[in-house]
Amino acid sequence: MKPSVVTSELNGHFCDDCAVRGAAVCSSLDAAELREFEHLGRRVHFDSGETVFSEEDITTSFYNVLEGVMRLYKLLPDGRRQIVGFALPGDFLGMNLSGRHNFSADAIGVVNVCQFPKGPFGRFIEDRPQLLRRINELAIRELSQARDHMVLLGRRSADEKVATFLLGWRERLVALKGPSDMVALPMSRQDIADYLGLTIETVSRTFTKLERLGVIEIIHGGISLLDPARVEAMAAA
Amino acid sequence: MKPSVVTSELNGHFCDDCAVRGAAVCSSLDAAELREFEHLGRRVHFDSGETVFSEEDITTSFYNVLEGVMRLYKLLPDGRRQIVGFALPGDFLGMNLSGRHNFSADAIGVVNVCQFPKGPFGRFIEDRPQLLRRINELAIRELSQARDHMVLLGRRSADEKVATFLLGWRERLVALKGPSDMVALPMSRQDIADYLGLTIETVSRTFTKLERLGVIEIIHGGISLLDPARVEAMAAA
DNA sequence: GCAGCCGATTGACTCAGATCAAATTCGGCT
DNA sequence: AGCCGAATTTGATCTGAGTCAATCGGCTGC
Repeated sequence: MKPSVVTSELNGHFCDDCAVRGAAVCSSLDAAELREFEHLGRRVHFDSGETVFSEEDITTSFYNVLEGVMRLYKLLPDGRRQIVGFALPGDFLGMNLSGRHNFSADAIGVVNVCQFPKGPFGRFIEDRPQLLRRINELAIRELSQARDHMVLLGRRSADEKVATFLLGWRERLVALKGPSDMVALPMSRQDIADYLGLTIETVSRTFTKLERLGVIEIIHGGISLLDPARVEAMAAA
Repeated sequence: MKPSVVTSELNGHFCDDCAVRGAAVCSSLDAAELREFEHLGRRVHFDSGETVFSEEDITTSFYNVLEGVMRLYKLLPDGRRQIVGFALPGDFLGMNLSGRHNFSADAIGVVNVCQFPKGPFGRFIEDRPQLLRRINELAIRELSQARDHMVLLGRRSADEKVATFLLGWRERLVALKGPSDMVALPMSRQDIADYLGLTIETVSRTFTKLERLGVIEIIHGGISLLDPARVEAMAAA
């Protein structure tokens, strides 16, 4: 929760050894551009639970997630929370029209980001349409995911929501770390509940139910997918 | 539902008299560009209920809504439907990464669109970053709206959903046609239900309840907002 | 080792909204 | 005007998920 931000001293330079260089916005830049680009940003570290930015904050930077997981959420005045997504390495955050963030983001576990001040980044984009195109692609991809999530929130049962979440989350981890039936769940049950539009109790009960059915095993810090096909069947209509 | 498309004979030309020229993607083009641009697209008319494009269809065109209202929706295999948005004049449809539409769109009442074949449109964008920037803006705006809608779907009660919908819809009509407390609702109760993640019965009951409370009046083809402040109070937490 | 905490699980009960089932209203069309 | 079909409203009942309330279990710090 505290805004204490530790800035790495081996700063900006060395996109070379950046884990997400190929995947993130940077993938649209050639070697020379990358060299210039790396001077714009700097690596910033966040500890578990720290807030990277808050809804309604004036946008001062864009962020490229390098490492770790973040929850992105919106709060209603009375405290109800909806998590609108989880950010993983390669995700790009901070785009908006209003000049203010339209959701909050905080670190789930340790997080490293590449932070770009809005002004210089905006100027860098100006004459690099391929970077703009890349950002546009990311926005369109997110839009598509957002629409899928609307279907889940509006029209799916609790069982379907949980099953869909497990498969979707696994998919993202697979893309990042390679195939595995072990699905790490760094976020809390409350986070999952707020992502799926459920309560923590319902999420917990559904996990237990899936385990009793023998389709998953609940392990520390995640689950093991014992019967992916059955989970897929539950996720579908 | 039928794909019969009537093409206006006074074709492509005359963006001049286009109602949405200032608002839509076109707003990023100067007079000369607009002249070139208008040859790319053509006006296409759809009757009430006709499908403009379907989810999973290969994207062949982009669309700029000129007139009328469209429902944008996704279906689950068993027929459950989630409306992910309503398109109004000035809205731009068809952006995607997969080469396929990721939702279906059909006309609610008569609709006119400006249709651009994907290929020529893509080529036209190539060397016009300001058009790309405009499209990016539209995508980011939609993304923000999508996130707001996730909060509504995941965390709001039926009363709050309906109240929020009425205010949001009014806002869009105001932006389009100027202020009024008459809120035209061209979509059916079923459409509203599928947009809000409710059933038609719940929507109907909530309308009736609002009317009995004296905050709206249900009139033919819409409602009259008698007490906007009270509705806003219901919409907030 | 164990006391205290915090997140997760489990159980009992409730309730908002869904479901099922009629009316009723509102067109359009002879 | 009068009839038909679709959309909407209303009513009665049901139920999936929420709420409230204990535990449980694993870690932390003493």
